Amino acid sequence: MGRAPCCDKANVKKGPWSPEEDAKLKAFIEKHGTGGNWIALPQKIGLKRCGKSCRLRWLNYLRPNIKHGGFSEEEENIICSLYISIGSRWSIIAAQLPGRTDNDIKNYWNTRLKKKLLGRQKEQQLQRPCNLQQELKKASHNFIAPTSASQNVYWPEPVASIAEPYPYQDPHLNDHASTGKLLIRLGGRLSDSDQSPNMEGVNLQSSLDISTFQRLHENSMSSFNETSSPLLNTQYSTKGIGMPISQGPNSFPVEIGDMIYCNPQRLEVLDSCYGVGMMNHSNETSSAERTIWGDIGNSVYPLPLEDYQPGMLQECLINESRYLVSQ
DNA sequence: AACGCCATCAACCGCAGAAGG
DNA sequence: GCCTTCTGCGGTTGATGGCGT
Repeated sequence: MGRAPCCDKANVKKGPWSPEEDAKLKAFIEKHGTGGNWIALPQKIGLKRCGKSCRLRWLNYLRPNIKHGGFSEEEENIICSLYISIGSRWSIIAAQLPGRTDNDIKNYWNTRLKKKLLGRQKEQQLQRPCNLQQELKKASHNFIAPTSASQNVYWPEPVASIAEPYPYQDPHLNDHASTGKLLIRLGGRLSDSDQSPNMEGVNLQSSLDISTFQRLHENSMSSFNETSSPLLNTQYSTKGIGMPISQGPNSFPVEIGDMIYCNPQRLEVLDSCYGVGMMNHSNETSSAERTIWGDIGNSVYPLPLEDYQPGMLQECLINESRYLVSQ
């Protein structure tokens, strides 16, 4: 037996809202509030709408101070940066952009930003033989596939242990300015004007400055703490691949390296963001000479990708974060 | 002018988690 | 601790308008 429907589907109106419906809903909520019960709301007002539909209409359209259309470059950067760091959690991203709704951001991402990034990735693929994702796939191809009984063989012991404090915890990652720096390096290079060919040439004067990220980070932390640290825990810590997270109010919520490594979708975005700078090698470079990042790779990724053993690459990604923060 | 294609965005749907009994 | 109800979230769909042929 399935779940009972939230309303009588036969007697509710669907589709676009009329101005009259909008006016009724708006007037009622402004006068009485939602009463803490969206399901009962349409009946009170006399609207033939599902409660969920009323809620959505209010949150996405009728609510005061809603901004529509025209995302600024800074907003784009924030969206991209947060998408890279926390994935498609639109409500959290929306919390960082006053006046924007999760629905708006989601649509904007799906219809524009994603294409913009993928377009760039294609461009970059014309300039280099393979992308980061392919490199990592290749590297991970050498890994021994885990069985359910030997999961902890696949992942290095310290990382697999969720109960343990995160072994790669680095004080550098725990202050706002450093987090800001890191995010700028990860996500602040998304504007079209920034086409730095490699990491050494990265232009840090992106449109997103440290204070923006400090604010962002503080807001993120407050929203994580207020509403959804369990969400973070379940999302990243309990999926069985060893995703310890920093829990304190001054720490970054998720270890960048872990996320990048474990989520191909984010990897793809990150790869687009980093562009050719991420893969500073050419067709002529032998695999033995190859490191992930050229100059940076020499210190962060000392080995050719093929030579990385299980867990080593993940640690390198953490080192990468440290490297970026230290710059 | 008519048609088809595509991009955009509002709205819907189903699920997971929280809250309350 | 279990069950039910409600809320919030993220993925998806469908209506609409713009543009090219």
